Amino acid sequence: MAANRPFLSGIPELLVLRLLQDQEMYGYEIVAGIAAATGQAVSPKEGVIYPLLHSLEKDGLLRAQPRQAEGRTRIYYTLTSRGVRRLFELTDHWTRLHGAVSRVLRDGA
Amino acid sequence: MAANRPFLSGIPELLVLRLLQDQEMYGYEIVAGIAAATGQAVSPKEGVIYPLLHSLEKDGLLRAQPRQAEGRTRIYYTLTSRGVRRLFELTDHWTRLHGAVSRVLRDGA
DNA sequence: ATTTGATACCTAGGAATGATAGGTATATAG
DNA sequence: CTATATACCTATCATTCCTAGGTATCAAAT
Repeated sequence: MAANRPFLSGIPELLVLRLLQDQEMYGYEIVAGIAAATGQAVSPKEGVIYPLLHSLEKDGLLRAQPRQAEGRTRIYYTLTSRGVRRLFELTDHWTRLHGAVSRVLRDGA
Repeated sequence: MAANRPFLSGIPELLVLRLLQDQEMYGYEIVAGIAAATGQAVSPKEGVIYPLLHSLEKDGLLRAQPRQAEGRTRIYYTLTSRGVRRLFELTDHWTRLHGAVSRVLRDGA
């Protein structure tokens, strides 16, 4: 159903969308970008990111543009408007989730 | 391996351990307790919690004590010392994860 | 020249987690 | 006496991610 995202595992998805909000990026760059941006706290490898990019593109959240750059064939991704909307939803979900969990950790039940 | 907990899906596990830090509880109570404590933001059902309790007990993180109370047969769970240690580890992991993700969401890469 | 390492893409297979959807039994309330 | 709440349980499935590869090109080092 893909509509159920009850506990937000989907941190790789969220971070991919967030990185692409600021600038177009290609897969290999995203892999390194997430690790760098999170100080290695989150570091999904290519085996996670590439399939994720494909599925996000299939769902119409990303647009893929193969291009030559620096003698390399790269596939640049950008957010579609649906991708932006999804980013907002996931960010919201993350905020509420993090608030609830952190409060329980601090104060108990 | 059970040692890999890269993105912390395991929020139900974390919350179960945290609730049991304050007081012994039984399964049915934990199900309701998590939903209440998180204001329904996280609400894993019995199909999640019971198998989780069994596996945590098997791993020596919880101790189970069947007992009669109010004309009911209940299985009360308490944290073992290993359970306490695990709670600290997961809490720490959660803190670092949440910090990294929130910062990226706010500031970008 | 050729081997190595970095870049850049990819997939297959499996483990772990949780969601769905049941089932059993007893006590209490209507 | 029947329905609801309590209290336990499991099987099956989908999703997500990890591991562990594989291919090809380019630059740098031997």
